[in-house]
Amino acid sequence: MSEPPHILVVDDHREIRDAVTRYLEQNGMRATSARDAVDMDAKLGHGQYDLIVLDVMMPGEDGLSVCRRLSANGNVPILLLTALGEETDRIVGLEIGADDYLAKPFNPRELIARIKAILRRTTKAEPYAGALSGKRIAFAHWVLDTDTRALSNDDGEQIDLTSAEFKLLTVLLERPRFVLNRDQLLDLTAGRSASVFDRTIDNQISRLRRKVERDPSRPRIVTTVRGGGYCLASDVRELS
Amino acid sequence: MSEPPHILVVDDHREIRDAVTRYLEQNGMRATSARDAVDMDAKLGHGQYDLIVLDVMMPGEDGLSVCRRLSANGNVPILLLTALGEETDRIVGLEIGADDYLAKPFNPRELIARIKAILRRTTKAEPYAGALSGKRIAFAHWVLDTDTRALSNDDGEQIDLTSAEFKLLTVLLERPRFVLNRDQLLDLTAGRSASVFDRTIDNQISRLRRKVERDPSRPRIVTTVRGGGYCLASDVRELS
DNA sequence: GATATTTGTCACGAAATGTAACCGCCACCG
DNA sequence: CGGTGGCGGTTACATTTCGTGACAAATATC
Repeated sequence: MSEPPHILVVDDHREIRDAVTRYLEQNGMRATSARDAVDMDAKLGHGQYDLIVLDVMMPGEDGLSVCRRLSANGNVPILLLTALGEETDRIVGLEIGADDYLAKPFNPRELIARIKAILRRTTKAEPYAGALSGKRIAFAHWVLDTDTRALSNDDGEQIDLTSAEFKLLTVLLERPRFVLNRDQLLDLTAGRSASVFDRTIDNQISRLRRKVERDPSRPRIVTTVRGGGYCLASDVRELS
Repeated sequence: MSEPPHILVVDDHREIRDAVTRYLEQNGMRATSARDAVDMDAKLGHGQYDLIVLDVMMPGEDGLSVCRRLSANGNVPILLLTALGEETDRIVGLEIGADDYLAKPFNPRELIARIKAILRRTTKAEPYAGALSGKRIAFAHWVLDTDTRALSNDDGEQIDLTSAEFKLLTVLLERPRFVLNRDQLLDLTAGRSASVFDRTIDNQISRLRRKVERDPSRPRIVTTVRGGGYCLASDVRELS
């Protein structure tokens, strides 16, 4: 849920492709469609997918063959759409490594349920604060508690950071004195890539400075590198 | 679940019976099989079972009939295996009192997942605690007794948790510092899959915080990860 | 200096989250 | 068998957070 899962729908029938992709998107997922195995391979080459919904009966290379091929090397889970609920399909399917089956015609809600079930099995929970998880980090005049996301300073002041601010600060603290450009920062904090006029990071930096800097108009801790990005200009120590 | 759950598999096909029982045993459960309704009744008379996996299509008394009969008096949960992916079978099955259904051909892993989900739902009287069963868990300023579901702190305060609160807390305690999204939490606590606008977990978190946090408006133990889910931000120790 | 480019921040709105309030369900009790 | 009370889901609304565009300020380029 941190990132909406990206599903690749492979089916030669246009109506089915469209219906499925639309339904997936209505349920908070990203969906891309491919009309056959060749198209699928092309799409797989470009992007990262969390799951493939694959029709068994297709012209050209059929679903079972594709499934065998993909499960041999890759690790993208596969949900097979079988036209018939036949035992033979199941046996074959099991051997070639599909993660689940759904017999057509199927209930859209059931499709969603099964996709979510597979994703739950295959996606693990991520540690929250990366390498700094559970530690207390000292920098400049601050101490950051990575558990509570609270900053405290020598005066006993305590300030809460929001999720985005904390993430950004953590990313910077893991790489002190390193210049990170906006693209890298956006990727590391939010996992997305920046469009040309994206002011997101600028804003986050601005908000972070407002909380962290003694004088936000004259930043000493998070400094700007013009044409380059931002940089944590301070020593960093792990406390415990 | 200190004892491995005992499953009764009822199916007239020998291969399926054997495959399923073997698979269940590989996953840490005890499994017994019966070939038909008569055999099943005999087995039920002898032992105690936590769940019945029941095929719909059988010679003699069929699965739906058996299901109706069992759910009328008994309280053993039932997982129906429907031979066809037909909507009618499923609807009827659930109305008759089955706890879940699975269309053949099915994925063995999914069978396990559904069985576990049902067991989670039905064994609520048990001190549900997964890996933490029977232990006392220390975190933040609390100690959780997984037998009595009571929280006590250093001041000698004692607070009772409801079963939903307890499950949620337990699930979080088993994965400290990991971000769990609402889908995962709902699956792990209730065995359900979240619909898009499901606010159940938010509410449970809110209620849990009211009992656990020093200042519920500034949560320090169960923290929110915006766009991600929730996270137990504290060290966790097993006491005994 | 004049101009172009880059950065800082404001303000607004959409989306995510917190929580009070409500209601149905179920176990318990007389 | 009808209360009764607690639990937990759902809904609705308040609040917070964060992305976006606009525009000012700062810096670079000539």
